[in-house]
Amino acid sequence: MRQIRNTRQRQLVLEAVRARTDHPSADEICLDVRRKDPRISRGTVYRNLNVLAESGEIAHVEAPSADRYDLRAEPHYHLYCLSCGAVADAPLPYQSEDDRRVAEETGFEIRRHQTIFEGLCPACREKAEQFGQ
Amino acid sequence: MRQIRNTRQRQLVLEAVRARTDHPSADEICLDVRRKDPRISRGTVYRNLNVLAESGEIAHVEAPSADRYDLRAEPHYHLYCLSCGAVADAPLPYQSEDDRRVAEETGFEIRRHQTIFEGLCPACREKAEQFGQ
DNA sequence: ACTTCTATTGAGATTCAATCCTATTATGCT
DNA sequence: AGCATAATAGGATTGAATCTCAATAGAAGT
Repeated sequence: MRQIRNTRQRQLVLEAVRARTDHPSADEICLDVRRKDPRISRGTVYRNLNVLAESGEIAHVEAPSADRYDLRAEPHYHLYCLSCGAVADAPLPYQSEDDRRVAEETGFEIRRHQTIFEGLCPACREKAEQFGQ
Repeated sequence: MRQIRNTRQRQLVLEAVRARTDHPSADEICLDVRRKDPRISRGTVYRNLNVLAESGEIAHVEAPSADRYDLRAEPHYHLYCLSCGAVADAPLPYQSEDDRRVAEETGFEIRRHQTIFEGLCPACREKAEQFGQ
């Protein structure tokens, strides 16, 4: 089986994800990493985010426009603001029994499910109300 | 307020979505529509899928690699096969009380949530087992 | 039918996230 | 130190989705 090496670049990417709690996109992580070493290529950041998500050290969150990465590795749900694009954690427990039930009824082998609540964050809701909805 | 016109192209797109139960992507709908009228442009198909989803006549389903469209307009959950990319309806009721609870606890104004179960469909699960997992 | 208004279209250009390509580098093991 | 190969840099490429804008055609009124 394929060995995984511990490269300086991979460490920098992992540190960059762990330094943020706001669910950054790959490009945002790329900017952060390049502040420490401007020579790191975009492809390397994308590749390492995938490797780290695959190995369970971080979480990959699918979101509209651009996927996000999350220092919280255990499965949980997210909120997405349709206006400003912000992503936040949702205060609901992961329903793993749904995975079992769906697997049983459909014959799929379920790895997990992703849930994203779409709406307006408090700040954007306020702005929208000022302009008469 | 802006009026919505009933164009031939929009009708063709709506009919194309209603003619399928397998959650086609925008490009697949584009191919279907062009079988009836080859002069319809890709932009028109994408625009009309958005218009129809906005007005609640069809549903827009966010999925990895390409979004899908669904003749079932009421909110429900989906399955996604990580191997072949197929999308299917999930046999679970939509939990609208989750929207209320999350709104209350976060201050977000929630429009809806999307849930997608990721795994292997029965056909792909079988193929994977043949090659020793 | 004719006119007017403007939503919509067609065709191509553009955007942008994400992946791929390949010669070169550097990690982990012995 | 030497080897095998995983990983990188840099740039090219893909592909979904949106945008641009002159031209077209719904819809409502006359």
